[in-house]
Amino acid sequence: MASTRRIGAEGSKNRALLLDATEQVMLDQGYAAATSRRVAAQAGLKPQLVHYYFRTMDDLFLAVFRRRAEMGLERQAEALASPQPLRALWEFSNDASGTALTMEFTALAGHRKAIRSEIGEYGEKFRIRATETITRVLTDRAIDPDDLPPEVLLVLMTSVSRVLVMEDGLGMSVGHAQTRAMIERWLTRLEGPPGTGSAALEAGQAG
Amino acid sequence: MASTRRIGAEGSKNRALLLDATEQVMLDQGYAAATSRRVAAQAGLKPQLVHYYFRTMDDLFLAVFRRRAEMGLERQAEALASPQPLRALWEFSNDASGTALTMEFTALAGHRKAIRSEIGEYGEKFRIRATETITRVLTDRAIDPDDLPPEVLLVLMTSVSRVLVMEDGLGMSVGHAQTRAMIERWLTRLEGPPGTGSAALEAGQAG
DNA sequence: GTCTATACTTCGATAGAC
DNA sequence: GTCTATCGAAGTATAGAC
Repeated sequence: MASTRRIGAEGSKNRALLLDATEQVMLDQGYAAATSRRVAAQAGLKPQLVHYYFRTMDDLFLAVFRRRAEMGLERQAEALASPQPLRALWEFSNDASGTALTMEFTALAGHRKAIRSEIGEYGEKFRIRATETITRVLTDRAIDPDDLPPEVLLVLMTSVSRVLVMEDGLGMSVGHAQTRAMIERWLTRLEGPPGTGSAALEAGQAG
Repeated sequence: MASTRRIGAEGSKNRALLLDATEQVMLDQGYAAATSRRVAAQAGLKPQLVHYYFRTMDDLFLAVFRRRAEMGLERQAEALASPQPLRALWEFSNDASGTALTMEFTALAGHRKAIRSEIGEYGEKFRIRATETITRVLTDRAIDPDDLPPEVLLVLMTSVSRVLVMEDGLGMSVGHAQTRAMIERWLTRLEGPPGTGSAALEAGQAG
């Protein structure tokens, strides 16, 4: 049976401050630096408040992750509903801070079992939701799903964006610009040039 | 001026034990769990010995990384010299524990500046060394470097292998088998079926 | 509902014994 | 050349005051 200690209200302002502060510390110094003391300092609060709003540090990390996951699914839905879903998805997954946070959580999951399953489930949900739309795009373009299955396209896009963000953080750059240019060419082939709807694509290369 | 405290000999047996133990803890529980006490416990030694052989924890992590980096460059050289360098490179980068360690170090770099630059330099060196060989493979296959620059192929391969290993660890699987199959097809197109030299490729589709 | 005083654990690191 | 005794700082978490 868990402790019966009281927990701060969900709507509290300081609780939100702590969530923001945790994200910031994770981005600036990595998840391992997100200790109760440092998070509190970043939020301008006393360390003990962390344990008032979140019983354990795992609870805090989970709350941060869930807030981000919710936002992520919303932004994904917008991207999938846009005129150029692939391009929108690519731009979304290239959001540096979002991707960096995802990577921190992935690393964190390595030794926090409570968090691992939650991240895995979110990742699968995210990919499954996108598959339907990608399938439609490829079908419209008359791409044989045996040549390029939609799931593969998704794995490729997220893989490349993550590694580029990761390597940028390490000061690496060999092949980055060329890879981005190549993806840009693929996107244009599949959805037309940036900023156009699919109609432009039809007109541009009918027949 | 740094401390003048004495440091254990490089060839010492316990020093090597500590390096092994650190890798093991990083793989099992993540880099944040690699504390002096836990590393020592894994090695069956007293915690203070960590600080005898390595002045700071950063020194320890750097020593672990350098040992791995050296091994990595050697294995890369073998792969590049093999009859199917692309395939050998792909298999090498799919070594789960090696990739997992690389990811731990990447995460570690997020808040250890001394380590970040070293990892970045190694990554660039690794990629630059591979570029020459990949260029040759693509040229032999008459692939226009504008269609597929060698650096892009390298970024794609390392990106996918890393993310697949990462996601496997999270229990994710959507699109994995299909992606591996697709890479397998590309490798076969570029270097022939597994286990054959380039001669077989020439014979198989001459003209 | 909000926050503080405080207990207990673990950490990195050093000085000095063998 | 090798290892131990020990310290001060930092970590998580709880009980209880406002």
